[in-house]
Amino acid sequence: MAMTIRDIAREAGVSTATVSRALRGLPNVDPLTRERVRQVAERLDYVVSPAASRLASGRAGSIAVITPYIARWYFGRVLSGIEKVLQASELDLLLSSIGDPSETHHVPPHRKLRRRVDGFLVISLSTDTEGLSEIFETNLPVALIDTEREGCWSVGIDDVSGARMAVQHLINLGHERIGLISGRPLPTPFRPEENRWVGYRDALLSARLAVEPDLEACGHFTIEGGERAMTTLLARPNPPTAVFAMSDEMAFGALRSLRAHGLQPGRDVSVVGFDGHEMAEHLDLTTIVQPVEDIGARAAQSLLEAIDNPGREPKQLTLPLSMVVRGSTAFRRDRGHASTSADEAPDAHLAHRRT
Amino acid sequence: MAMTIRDIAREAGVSTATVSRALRGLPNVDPLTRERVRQVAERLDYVVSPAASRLASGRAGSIAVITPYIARWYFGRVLSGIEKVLQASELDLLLSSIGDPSETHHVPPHRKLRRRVDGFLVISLSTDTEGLSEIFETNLPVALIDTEREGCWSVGIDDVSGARMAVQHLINLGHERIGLISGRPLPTPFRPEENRWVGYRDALLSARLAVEPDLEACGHFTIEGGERAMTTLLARPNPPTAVFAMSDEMAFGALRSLRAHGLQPGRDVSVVGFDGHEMAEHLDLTTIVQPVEDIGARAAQSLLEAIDNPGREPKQLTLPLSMVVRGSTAFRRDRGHASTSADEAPDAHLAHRRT
DNA sequence: GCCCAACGCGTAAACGCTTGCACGCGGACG
DNA sequence: CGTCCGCGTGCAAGCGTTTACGCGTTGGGC
Repeated sequence: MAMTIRDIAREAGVSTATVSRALRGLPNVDPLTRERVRQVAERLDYVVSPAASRLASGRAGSIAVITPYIARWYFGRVLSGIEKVLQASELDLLLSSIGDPSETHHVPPHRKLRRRVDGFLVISLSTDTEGLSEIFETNLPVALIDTEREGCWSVGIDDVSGARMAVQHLINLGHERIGLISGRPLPTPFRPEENRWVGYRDALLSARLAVEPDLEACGHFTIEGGERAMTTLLARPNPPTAVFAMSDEMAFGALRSLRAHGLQPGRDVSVVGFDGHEMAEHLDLTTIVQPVEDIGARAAQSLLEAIDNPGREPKQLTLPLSMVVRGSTAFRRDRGHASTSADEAPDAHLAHRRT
Repeated sequence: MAMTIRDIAREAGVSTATVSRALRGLPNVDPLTRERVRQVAERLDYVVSPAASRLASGRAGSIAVITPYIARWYFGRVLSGIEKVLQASELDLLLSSIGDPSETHHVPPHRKLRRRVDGFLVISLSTDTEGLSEIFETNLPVALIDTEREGCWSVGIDDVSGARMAVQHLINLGHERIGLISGRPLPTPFRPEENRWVGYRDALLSARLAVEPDLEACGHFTIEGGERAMTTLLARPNPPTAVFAMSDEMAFGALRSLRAHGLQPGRDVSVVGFDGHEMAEHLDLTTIVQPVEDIGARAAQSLLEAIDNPGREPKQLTLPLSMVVRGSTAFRRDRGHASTSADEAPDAHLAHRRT
C-alpha cells in the first residue's frame, strides 16, 4: 500500500533517480531499463505522490479556473470545454467560483491559490475585478476568456460586432426604436456586457437612431430578470418595437413577458438574443451564436502552451460568431395592422443562416 | 518572494514548529506568540506551500468530484452547490468529468487521483460503473449523489416515489395510456434513471394500467432527444395521451414535438417533467422539483464530515420532493372534443403546489 | 514545600520525490 | 593508440512542511 519510488527502484534493481526519469519519459534512459521499470511500476500499481513530486519539482501540477458562476448555461459550457482539454493533460483542474462579484461575497480566496497552481483561467471577469489583481501579481501565466489584458493569453469573441450584428439585423428589418436588455447597471464586472453595450450603441448611432436610457432595462442575465426587463420596457411611454437581449436566457424571459402581454414575438415585437443556447431553437429565437465550448477548450490549450513555454509571447484569439435568424424577429409593422409574418431580413451581407 | 516558514520563524523569533502550530490554530501556543506569528505572516504575505504541507502531513487537501457531465443543467447546479460548501473549507475541488460512461470514452483517470485526494464525490453514477471500483478500493471516504452503497455516505432524492408521484398525477387526471420518455436503453449507468423507471412502472401496475414497450422511448436526457422520443411515441399505432419525461429538458423537447404536430400540451397530450428547471415555469410544464443545489451542498458537507471523522458510520440522506402542477397536464379528454382546460387534479393527497 | 500535570516551545527526523553533479564506460575521431 | 564526448546511471542534497519527543517552567493539590 505504502508504495514509494524506493520500492520500485529496489524491485527493478535501479536507483530512484532512474525510476523517476524512466517513468516520466525523460531522455538518457536505456529503453530496456525504462521498460523494466514501467513493468514493475505497473505490477506494483504504483502512482507517484503528487505532493512529493510537486514539492521537489516546484511545479504545482494544477491550474485554477476562476468563474463567477458554475450553474449558468454559458459558464457551465465553457467549463466543460476547459475540462475536456485538461483531462488529457497532466494538470489538475481546481474549480473556484468567485461568486457574483457585484454582490461582494466573501473575499475571493485567490490568496490560497498562490502557491497551488501553475496558471489561471479566468472567465468573463473584467481584469480590474477586485481580487483579480492578486492573480496578476503572481506572474503565473493567465488565460483570459472574454477579456484581454497586456501580457495575458486570451480567447473570446468580438462582443462589439456581435451586438452590432444583432442590432443591425433589427435595423434592417425597419425597426427604429430598439430596446436593450442588459445585465446590470454599469460599471459591470463582466467584460462582455460592456462590449455588447458598445456594439448596441454603435449600431444605433451609425444608423442615426435614438439611444435613450428609456430603451434600456437590466435583466441580470437571468430568465426572470429578462422577463421583468421586458415588462419594464413595455410599460415605458414610447416602448421599443424590437429588443436586443445580451443573453439568450434574458431573451427567453423577454419572450415570456411578451406572451403574457398578449404580444407575439416577431409579429408584434422582435427579439434577438445572444449565445446560441439550445433552447433558442425551441423558442424560435433569433440569436447570435458563439462557439462556447470551443472558447473554453481553446483557452485551456492556450494556458497549457503558456505553461510549457514560459516567456512565450501571449496570443489573443478571437473566435467567429454567426447569427441564426428565427421567428422572433420580423419586419416592423404598425401595431394593429394585419400582415403576414415576413421575417427574412434584407441584411444578406451579414453572416447568418436559417434553421 | 521565496517565503518559507523559516523566514517567518526567524522574523517572529520562534521555531518553525511554533509557526506551523500558531498558523494552523493548534493548541499549546501562547496567545501572544500566536498573534505575533500571525502578524509577521500577514506582513510578509506568507502562505504555506501546499505541496510541502501535504507531503509532511499525508493529507491531500482536496476532494475530487466525479461527474458524467459538467455542462448539463442538473450537474452544473449540483456542482455549484458542492463548490459553495467546499469554498468555505480548506479543501480544493478537483473537477473530473468521466464523460458519458456509455460511450466508453478514454479510460477514466481515477488512477491518477489515487494519492491526490482525501475523498470522492460521485454524481449520479451507478456504483458498478466501470472504473468506479478503483475509487472504492482506495478506502477513502466517498459521498454518493443519487445512489447508495454500503459504507458510503449518500445524498439524494427518492426517485422511485418522485416518478410515481408524476405518473399518479397523470392517472388521477384520467389518463390510461401513459408514455415514458426515458434516458437510454437499460442497463444504464445512471442510477436515477433506473429508479424513475421503477416508479413509473409501479404507478402503472398498481393502477392496473398497461406497461408496454410501445409506450417507451429514449430521449438521452437532451432536448433534441426528448423531441425525437415524443415524435416516436406519437407515431406509434396507439399513442399515449400523457407522457412522463425523466427530465425537464427531455420534456421541453416533448413539448416542442407536440407543437410541431399541432397538438397542444395539456389539452391534447399531458406532459410531466422531472427536475424543477427554471424554464419549466416559462414553458408551463408540470414537473417534480428536486432541491438540486442543496443536494450538492449536503453531499459536500457529508464528505467533509466523513473526512474529519474517519470511521464514523456513514449517513444516507434523502431530500424532499414536490410537484408543481402547471398547464402541461390536464384531464384526459377524447381527441377532437372541445373542453375547457381543467388541470386541477384530484390528487390532493400528494404533495404539490401551483404557481 | 513537593510532586506531577499541563503548558509552551524547540529540535530534528521524516514525508517521497526531483535533479545537479559525478562517474564509468564504450565508441568515434584524430 | 590516446582523447574526448556522450550516454546511462547512481549519489545525495535539497524541496518546505509537520509532528513525535523532550525539555524547562508554572501552578495547583496535597
